[in-house]
Amino acid sequence: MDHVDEILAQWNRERPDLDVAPMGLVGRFKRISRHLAREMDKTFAAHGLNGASFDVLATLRRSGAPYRLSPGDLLATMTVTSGTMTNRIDQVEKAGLVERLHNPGDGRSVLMSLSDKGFAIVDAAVTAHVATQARLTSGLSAREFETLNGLLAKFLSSFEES
Amino acid sequence: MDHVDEILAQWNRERPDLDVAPMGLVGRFKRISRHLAREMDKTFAAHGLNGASFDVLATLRRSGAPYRLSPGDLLATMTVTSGTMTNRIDQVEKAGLVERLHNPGDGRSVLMSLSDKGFAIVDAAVTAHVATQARLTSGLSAREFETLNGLLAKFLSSFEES
DNA sequence: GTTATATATCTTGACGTCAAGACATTTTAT
DNA sequence: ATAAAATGTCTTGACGTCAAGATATATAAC
Repeated sequence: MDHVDEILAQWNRERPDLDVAPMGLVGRFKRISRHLAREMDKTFAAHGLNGASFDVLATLRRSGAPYRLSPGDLLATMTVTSGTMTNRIDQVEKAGLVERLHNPGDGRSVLMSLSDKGFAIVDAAVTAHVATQARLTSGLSAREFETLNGLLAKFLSSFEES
Repeated sequence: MDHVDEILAQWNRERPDLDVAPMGLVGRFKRISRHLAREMDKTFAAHGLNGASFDVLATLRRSGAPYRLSPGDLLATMTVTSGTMTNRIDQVEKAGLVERLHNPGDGRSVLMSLSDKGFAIVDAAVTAHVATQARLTSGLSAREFETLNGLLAKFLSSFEES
């Protein structure tokens, strides 16, 4: 009988006509996501970053040398709008972690380039980040982890299969 | 090989020292939550609400007659700060969906009371909301749904067990 | 009773996001 | 060649949230 179950019990009493099983699942999703985000933000903050700036730096880092991508490339991997992307880039550029370079192949476009400082910071941050995520998921057994991961993959595919 | 798998493959190539399995699970969580929130927001918008105002009205509604709770009561069921709560209440009060009443038992406190208009709107909204949630989770079989729900309950308890 | 502490709510200023649209450049169609 | 449509990025204004602290009332300690 967790917090979500109490909410469902209330709805059952007040609106017995509703099937609230999906609400329980969705509600747990929301609460877990919130816990995860809060904890991970602490790790980012310890490296002078937030979730948004980490996303940008990490995407550049994992793209491999020469660690350059356009805002459009970054957009394709994140579920945000172009205006949000501009703002995110402004932040990490202001901190000297990336540089905006002229794109010789397309005058409309720009290339974000990870600076040495940005590389060092994101490499340290991602190491700590992975450790945090391992801690946050340590409440599940190896078997539970695998089952959950498989179900999430299927659930996600119901939204993203093109 | 979904979007998250591609990210993990990149990290494996660039940082083979990291165990990114937890990152995959957390990443799927984040993406699914985002999809769910976006879709549910559309239902709320169809009733003139957003996720925040629906939360307030729904909490009052499911608390049962006389549909009155203090901001502190509402806070206890939502993972937000007191300032956020004040803002949420301001919004639904401005729309005439709730009323702030003097709390006779405690001069520091206030009672939120659901208006007739607020009752009608939240009752219609929650009916539609449950239908939306049923649709969003219809990609899972009954068995998968149950398994996932159980794992989420366990995962959530690792954060919220007091 | 008076003082100190705790509680309940609200205020302020900053931040990240979004939707809508502006602007320049590139591609396509004629 | 020229016009029309598409593309890539940025700008603007609004919104919801947060952290930190202000204010008023209630409770506890002495």
